[in-house]
Amino acid sequence: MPAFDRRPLAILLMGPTASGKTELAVELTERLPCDIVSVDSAMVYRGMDIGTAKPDADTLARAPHRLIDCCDPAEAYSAARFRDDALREMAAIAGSGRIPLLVGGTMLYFRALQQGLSPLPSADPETRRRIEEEAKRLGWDAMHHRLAQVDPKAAGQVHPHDPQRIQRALEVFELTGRPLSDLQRAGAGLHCLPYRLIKLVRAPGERATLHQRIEQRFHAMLAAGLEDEVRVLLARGDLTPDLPSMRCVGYRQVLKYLAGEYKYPIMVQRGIVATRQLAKRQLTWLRAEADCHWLADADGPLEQALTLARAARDF
RNA sequence: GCCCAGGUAGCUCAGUUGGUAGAGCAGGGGACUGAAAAUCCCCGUGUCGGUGGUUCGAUUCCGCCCCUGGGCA
Repeated sequence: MPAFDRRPLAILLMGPTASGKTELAVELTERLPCDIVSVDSAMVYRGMDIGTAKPDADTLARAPHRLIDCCDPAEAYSAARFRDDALREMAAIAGSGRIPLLVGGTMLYFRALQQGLSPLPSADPETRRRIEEEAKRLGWDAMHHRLAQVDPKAAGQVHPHDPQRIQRALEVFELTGRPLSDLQRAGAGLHCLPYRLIKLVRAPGERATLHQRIEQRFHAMLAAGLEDEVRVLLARGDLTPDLPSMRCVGYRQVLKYLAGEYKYPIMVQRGIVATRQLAKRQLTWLRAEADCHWLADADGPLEQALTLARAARDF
């Protein structure tokens, strides 16, 4: 740790879905000179409000969130786009003498922001379609086998049953003629974030509490009109179930219900289950995340967060 | 009351020609570089409804009892 660090402060507030991050962040903006940047791969999509638990208009008026509603649901957002967008927004906030407050649950985005991404080609729909078609004919095992020919290291790291990563590795090879594993190694450790970070985690101490909150919130979303929100999206005619936006938790299940694939109570159950599983994966990331301050729910998360943030600011 | 069919993991069920049992889902743990709310990997001891009997041995066969469906009265 350097004797002093002139980099501006930024606060990261992370946590699983339904843990009360947004509420806490909004309260923080009222007590500290900070502005919110959302770190959420679903809230980026316009027209997806209820199911992503996006803050409502009143809340947004009180505490503006950057990086929500910045992508059309027909497009695919990405970790790389997030990193660029977030760095831009953070610079604007810090430039005006305020503290960037990064809030969300998309842990890959937090990692990409902190550690950077290797210089890789972005997704190429044409290449992906070609790989997809071949996989359909030959099977993913054969595709994994092919990957082992061109990039044994990547093949060793990607499970033969993981189509998404096999596809990506083959895509990078086709686009660049170089193995993904080489490009990743070359880009390792090159990035240094120009901010001092204080990392806060908001998560209920008991898993059962989180499960309870998730269940209640899903019911509340349905009562608030999630079904109609999905109908409106569907009515556009260009949104297909394979899009990243339509694969989001809740949307996917309601889509299946509207397609007649699920009866109503099944859809509700599957939606709740999918949310629980999401929260579990988020917690796996969080446990592995270094240098975090876990805010205990007993003694006032807001006060703890303020104390930690002020100490860091005056450091 | 009688006749069927069931009672096996948190749930839905398979199975054991008698040697104490296994799938899917749920749940838990983990991985994670342009789809990440995605995509994957690993983890299964439970009075086999209760109680008697037959047997070296019963969750399995037999009797009785209890419970849940369905049918007949």
